[in-house]
Amino acid sequence: MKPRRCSVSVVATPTIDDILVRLRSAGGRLTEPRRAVIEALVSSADHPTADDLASKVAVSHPTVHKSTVYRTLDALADLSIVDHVHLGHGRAVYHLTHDTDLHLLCEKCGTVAHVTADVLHSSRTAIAEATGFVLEAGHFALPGRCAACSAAEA
Amino acid sequence: MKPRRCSVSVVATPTIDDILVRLRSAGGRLTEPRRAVIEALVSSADHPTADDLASKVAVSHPTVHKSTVYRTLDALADLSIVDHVHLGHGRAVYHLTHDTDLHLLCEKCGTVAHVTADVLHSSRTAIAEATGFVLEAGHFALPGRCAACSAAEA
DNA sequence: CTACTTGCAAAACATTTGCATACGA
DNA sequence: TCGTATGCAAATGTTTTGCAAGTAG
Repeated sequence: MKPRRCSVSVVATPTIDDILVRLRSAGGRLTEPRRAVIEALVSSADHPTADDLASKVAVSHPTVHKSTVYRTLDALADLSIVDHVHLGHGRAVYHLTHDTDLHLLCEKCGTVAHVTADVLHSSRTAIAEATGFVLEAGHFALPGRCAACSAAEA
Repeated sequence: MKPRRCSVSVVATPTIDDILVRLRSAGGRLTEPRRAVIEALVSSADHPTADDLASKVAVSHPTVHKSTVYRTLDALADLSIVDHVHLGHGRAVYHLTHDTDLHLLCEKCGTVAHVTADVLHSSRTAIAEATGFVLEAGHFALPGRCAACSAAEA
């Protein structure tokens, strides 16, 4: 089951240089591999897996190793520049933190749809009242059936 | 709001034999390894990983292989007797399907709290209206901060 | 110069699978 | 007997890590 793109919200995307500056001011170094990873991430319409990013980077920078992609993503995650979302079964996709969408993963066809985070607002409140737990659903995909698969089953 | 510990809902737990009967009526065989896995699952207060179950089973049945645990869990999942929940980073925990709780995973301390699934009701409706997507959040843990960690941060 | 980064290979980790054997119904 | 189940080892797929060598600042 391969995650496919459904809809993408285009929000003000930080430029590659914006991100590099933030990296730099946190004591990191600006390297070509990192630039390439960030470029791949920023230019992705959909939400790529680490492997997707590695492939994308490999086009222009064939020597960049997959572990470097992981380490770069880690570094960016430490700076809260990127987040990752688990789609289950070990796969995670990465996206820029400014993306406030929730991810809806169809367990049947693998499509990933998006909704704005506020659809969970009332549930967040209910959960907080019941348990004090503060929901941060952005890091995970919410599973279910997309409209098409749901209709196909009924 | 006073933080309180979430209770695990104690619902009528199917007996090991109940489950074995369901397995058999589906054409499966009743074997010692399977009985041991089911026993380990039923007797778990918390939600064990496959590895936890394998260890538990190993106490009384040292020859039972981990792959048998996985295959048994698979067989039980096919019959909708068990479900698994991804806690991120590759680990999944298993529980009996009758457990309708949602799992709330604290990303800070790793605690798993529970709430009944209906706290998501209004969000399910909102998501369904917006996208047609039918949310089935039982298979995933919802991440966030537990009451204690949330309070510690504020 | 020095600390941060990289490529590479290998390890770690959770889960799955091929296959010959064992066993329940 | 016949078709499931099992143990084992080996494969899978993703992510992490130990190191020596490279490089940004």
